[in-house]
Amino acid sequence: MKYINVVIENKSRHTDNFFTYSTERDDIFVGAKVMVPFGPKDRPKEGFVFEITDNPECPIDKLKSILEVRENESLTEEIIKTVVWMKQKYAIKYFDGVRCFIPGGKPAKEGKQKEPYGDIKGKYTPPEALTAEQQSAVYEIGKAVDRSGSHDGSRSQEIFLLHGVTASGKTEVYMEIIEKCLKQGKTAIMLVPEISLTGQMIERFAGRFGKDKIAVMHSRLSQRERYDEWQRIHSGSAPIVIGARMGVFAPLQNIGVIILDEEHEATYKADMTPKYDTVEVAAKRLKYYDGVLLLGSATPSVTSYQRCRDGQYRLIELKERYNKTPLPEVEIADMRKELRNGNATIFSSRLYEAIEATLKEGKQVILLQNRRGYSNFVSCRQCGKVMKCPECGISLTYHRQSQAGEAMVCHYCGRRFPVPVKCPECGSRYIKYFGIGTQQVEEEVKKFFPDANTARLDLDSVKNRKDLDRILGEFSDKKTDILIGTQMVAKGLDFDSVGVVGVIAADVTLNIPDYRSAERTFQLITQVSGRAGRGGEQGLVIIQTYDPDNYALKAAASNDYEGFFRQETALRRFMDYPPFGDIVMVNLTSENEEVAASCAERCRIYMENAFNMAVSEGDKPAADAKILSPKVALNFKGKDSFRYYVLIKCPKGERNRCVYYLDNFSSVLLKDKVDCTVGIDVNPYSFF
DNA sequence: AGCACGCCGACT
DNA sequence: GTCGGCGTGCTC
Repeated sequence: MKYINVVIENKSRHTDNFFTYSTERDDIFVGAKVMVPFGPKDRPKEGFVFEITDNPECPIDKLKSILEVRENESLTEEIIKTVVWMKQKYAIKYFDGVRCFIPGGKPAKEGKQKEPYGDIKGKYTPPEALTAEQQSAVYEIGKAVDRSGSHDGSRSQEIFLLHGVTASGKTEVYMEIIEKCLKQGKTAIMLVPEISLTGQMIERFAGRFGKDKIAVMHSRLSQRERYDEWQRIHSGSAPIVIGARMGVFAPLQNIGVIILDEEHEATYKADMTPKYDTVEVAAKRLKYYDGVLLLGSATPSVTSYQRCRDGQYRLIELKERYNKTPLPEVEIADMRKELRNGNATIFSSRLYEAIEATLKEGKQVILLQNRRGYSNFVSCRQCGKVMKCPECGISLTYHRQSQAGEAMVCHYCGRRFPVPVKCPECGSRYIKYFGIGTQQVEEEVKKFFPDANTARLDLDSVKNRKDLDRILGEFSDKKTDILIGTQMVAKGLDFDSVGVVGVIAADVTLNIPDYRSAERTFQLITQVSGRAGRGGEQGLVIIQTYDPDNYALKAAASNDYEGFFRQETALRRFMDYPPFGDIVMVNLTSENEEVAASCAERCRIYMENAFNMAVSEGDKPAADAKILSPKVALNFKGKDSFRYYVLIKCPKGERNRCVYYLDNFSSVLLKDKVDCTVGIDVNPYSFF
């Protein structure tokens, strides 16, 4: 007789624990999917085996026997270990973790399976000749792949950051590494930041490895496709998985490498529960197989680059462009000067001239106007001074409809400030809130360049995939002269006839109330610059700003990642922002506003005590955690419910402890039958 | 979360 | 008498 600890499919925290069953069967293993009788009516429920023991903790007479084992939907020991880790890392329920790894769809009843991307032909394309840089990258990473799978746990984990300028041929390196894995009988996961990018990656990989070796995983597959792909991976017939972030949960075994392309992209962090970080999950999974984690980017995240400095990651650089096209020339246009010279339009004279000349040459123009109406900040048009929170270091957000008239509010700590009438820096009275949108830019463009064909590319004009393809297609076919858009224009396809790229107001992204705003601006400008001047000719990029001395803009203009990194880390270190500390956001949601508010206050007190207690018990945290007072989440979209949040500025290395305390707090509310749910998000992307 | 048990009030 | 309200407590 064996006793097994099973996690049962459930939605509530009340039933989120092990239930012990007995069985005589010997085909039981950790990860097995089982059907078990549950509850007073012994309804069959699905569950997964987490542990097998000889002596159960629960009295034997209470134990029931399992009904059946479902081999073809079973998980592995590695996956179970990862789920247990996820539960404590993200304070989620066991089954929330399990749900990430199971097919989710329904099995096909009959008929042959439909392949997503069935139209892709698997015509073999041999590997391209590698440059010396690519070869040495493949050699270094390849050595780690050779050593992987030894499973002796004697080595520390191999994580590489491949820092390669745009068009340096990172994908070729990825394919070489994957080929090496396949030859050694290992499997591989290739992740891209957006679903729309999986298509071109599959096309390339299908040409190299054959499409029957490749499976796809992303959230836009149908139920049926999802199930079929899951089975192809699970059965071992597809050793390569290409996908968006959920691909990290592919039911592969013996994983040799997990690759995250464009690792700096925010989309790798899940915004819905479970709020996992793809890099963390990948690293955890690979530990079991002793596999290699490969992060690639032209503009690595500050966090990843710092980890290279700390010796946690190994840095590999690709400095030359594959096609040897020179990087574009980047100029910064000082909009304060324009104003002083009497130019109050949205175009600096330099950008106006450049657009005019480019159109005359029959070339195209891309204008970037970063997200509109997201938040308005207050700045001085004379000297460029932006009003920031002295405590949190982020830009203050202008609120017009606040109770006390207009005010500037810090979206981190909630402090309010009156809007100054005079600039505290230069005394100018020309200080006001900032904000223009893409429509306004398009109107201005039409006014100044009435003969040019313009198109807008933003969330308003693009409602579906078709719109996007049409707008990009028309631009590619040169039916459009000027393309105006949000960050969407920074990605997408490569155009070969773009003479100039203009950033209308870099200040907008620079002053999003978020500690990463400078990092994102640097990345965005570097990316959008890559759109200018392909096909051998050098392009021109003009960045308009009221803050021309800003370090992120200057570094982006001179393509100086190191310089940006140095200054950014100095600021982050000073403010204890990531990677030198973590911001933990606790969300308290309830149908009753008072309940949510009181729970938030209760949470603040609980956490203060928990950290203080640790100190008095000699378990001293690295530094003090700062627990900010609770705030209402404005514009909360949940219908009939209210959300309050508590921010905790958590010192480096204290994150897991903090999440642990919060999980305990959540249990306390559960025990007290308080109708309020606790959600935890570490370093969230939005603070609303 | 579900589901059953259980202990009160309004109905045939 | 008994049908049904939902407070309370358990699920291996």
